[in-house]
Amino acid sequence: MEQKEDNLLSGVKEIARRAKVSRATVDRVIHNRPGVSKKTKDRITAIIEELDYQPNVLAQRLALASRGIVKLAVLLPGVSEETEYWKAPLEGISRAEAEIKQYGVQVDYYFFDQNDKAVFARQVQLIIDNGADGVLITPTFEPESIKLLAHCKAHTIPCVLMNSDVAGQQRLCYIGPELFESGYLSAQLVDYCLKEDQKVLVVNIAREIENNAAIIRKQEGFLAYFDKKLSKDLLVSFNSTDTDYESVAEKLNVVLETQKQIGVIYVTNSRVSLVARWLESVSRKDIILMGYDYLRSNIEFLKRGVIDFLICEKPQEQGYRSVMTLFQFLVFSTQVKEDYLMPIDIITSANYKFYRN
Amino acid sequence: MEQKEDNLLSGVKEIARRAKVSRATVDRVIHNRPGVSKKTKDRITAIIEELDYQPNVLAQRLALASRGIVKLAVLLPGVSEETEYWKAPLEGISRAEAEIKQYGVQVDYYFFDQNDKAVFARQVQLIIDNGADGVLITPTFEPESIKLLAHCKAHTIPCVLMNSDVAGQQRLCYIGPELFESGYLSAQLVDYCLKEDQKVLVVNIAREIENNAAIIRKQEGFLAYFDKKLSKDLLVSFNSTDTDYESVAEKLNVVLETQKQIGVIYVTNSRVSLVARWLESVSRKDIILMGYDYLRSNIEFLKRGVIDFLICEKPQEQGYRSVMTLFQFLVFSTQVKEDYLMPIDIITSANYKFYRN
DNA sequence: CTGAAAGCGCTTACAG
DNA sequence: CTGAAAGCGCTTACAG
Repeated sequence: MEQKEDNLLSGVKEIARRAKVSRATVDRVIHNRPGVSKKTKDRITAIIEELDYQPNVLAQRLALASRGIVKLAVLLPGVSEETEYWKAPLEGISRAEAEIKQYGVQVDYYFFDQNDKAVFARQVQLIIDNGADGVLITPTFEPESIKLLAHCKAHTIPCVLMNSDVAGQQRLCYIGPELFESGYLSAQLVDYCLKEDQKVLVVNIAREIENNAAIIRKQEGFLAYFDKKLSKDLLVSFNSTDTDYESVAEKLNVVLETQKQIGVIYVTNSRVSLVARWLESVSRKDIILMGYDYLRSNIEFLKRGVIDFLICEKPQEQGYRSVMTLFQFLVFSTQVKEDYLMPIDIITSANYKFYRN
Repeated sequence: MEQKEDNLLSGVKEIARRAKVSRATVDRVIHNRPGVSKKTKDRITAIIEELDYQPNVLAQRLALASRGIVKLAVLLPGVSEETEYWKAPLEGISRAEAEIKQYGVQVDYYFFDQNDKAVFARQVQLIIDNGADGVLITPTFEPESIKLLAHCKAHTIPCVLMNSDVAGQQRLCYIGPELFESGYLSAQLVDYCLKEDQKVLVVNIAREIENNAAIIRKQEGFLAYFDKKLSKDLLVSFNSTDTDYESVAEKLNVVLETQKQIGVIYVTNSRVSLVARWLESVSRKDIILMGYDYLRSNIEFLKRGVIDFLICEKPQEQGYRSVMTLFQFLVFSTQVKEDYLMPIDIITSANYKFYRN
């Protein structure tokens, strides 16, 4: 290793030396803070430009470490047997938390039950009461989410929406998938796999389907493709508001009995493993099965060839990125330009090994 | 924001206070450096454990900034009209460089021409002559690469292989795709798309096909799938060592004239746009086309529905991650556990908009 | 074997 | 409007 010398050429110190002012004054100009005469300011600005000064982020953060605690409130579904999906975003959030807690960021978790609107409402109130410098939410229930967004707006608290969006509301940004396109992509894959004279079965499995913005949006995208490129006549569908295996199996029995040409089944969420279990039990290896999310149970069926395609939108990264965005915004006043739309990944038995949430 | 106080509880300072020693001594223990009596060391170790001390990475790096320059040598194909692919890894490398140059890392670039072994050999010699603290290479030509690897081993210089691997050589790690699996996945996609009585055309377009480890490996994976799940009788293939459009078009004309049942064409590298151009010119919209890499020209054909699938392995991330791995290893002595195999991504006209290299 | 002191590059009260 | 000084948490010559 050679000795380095060139860093003497940049830095606040060098700027101060050239401008014949103190480092504090340079700092004021860099951060556009008041209290500097125009003349001095112009002189310093010129030097900054000339040197193409880039702040040392490390040093910035380190210096900031002495400041107060930043409180982030995170509202998302709790992880349970039935909702394993939410483990991934939580992991991403925890990873971000671990990275930034030494810079004085504290993350407060508020969990809710996707089947229980009351808990959601209560947690929203708790966030408002406890206070927070930044908020991250999964807006499962829209009216209550809007209440929180309004509160944030009134108190200029930045709020990141994750996983699904709420139309027409002011927020710092949305981080998650473009659900319509995700449904559209699924339909495209179906199209590639569909043989002549075959039909497609669309299955929705969720307790509150009409209130589930994600399912509705994905389905819209899916239908849009068929409308445009094929025909809606090829579609058969059913809903199951019961999410247990027996209920789903029973409905599948009926539908597959009457519809003999079903070649592909598309499940609009991560519950696809229920359908897989049924397909396996009745040994229908000829049917192609598609659904959502890199969950352990889904991957097992993928490996065995029962599930053919899983669509996945990097849930862990969603969590990580959401927290980091709030952090950057609050601590470094980093401009947030726009929403961050996740890639829509296609997983099969041949590439799941290399996938990273 | 609240005032923070809890950070007083951890940190080198606090450990030193409790152990009644200086911070320097604590530092010695933390980094397992010699020159501390067993008694003192044990006392300090116990306190470190008790406090579950986690070093502040920011402060570490900042303190290290005063040390010498770390020189990284990067050997990879130059970017040209014909090899646009290499822009992406280069971008990743530059991004990493920008992030870490303020910590005293200097990146020296050595470009070569994939069609010219002599240049490669010359650049290898140059790296050896100029010296480097860490090396990152794309081992396009194997014997010359092995020479460099041997030199690195002899001088204990860490070397990262990127994009393709060299078997049986000692190196810090390999960062890139599992090419066999990538070919296997392609075959699986083909299988989903193939209609009855259709055949598959495999096309290799490259100047030195027999020397191109990447193409060979992908093809092996592709064939393995057909061997296992379908039949090699379904395969037709040809090579073109000329990489201009006319040569490729001519061969395609001949093959497609004689083989009437071709339903899918699989191109083993990013040259797929040449085939796309031909397909478009002869208006063969019925044929499904698959190939590699998120290049501008490929994406154009993808949008228009001429190319159906592109396989992509995050080339930009490969570059970024390779440099960062060397950086972490050299500057923080971070253990490198194993190779990093990239995800194998599937891109279609429905999800390309959200893809990030 | 151990410690006092200076330094990494930036920020922030505080004093004037 | 401006500056001197202390501090963020860690590392490193240097002296003993």
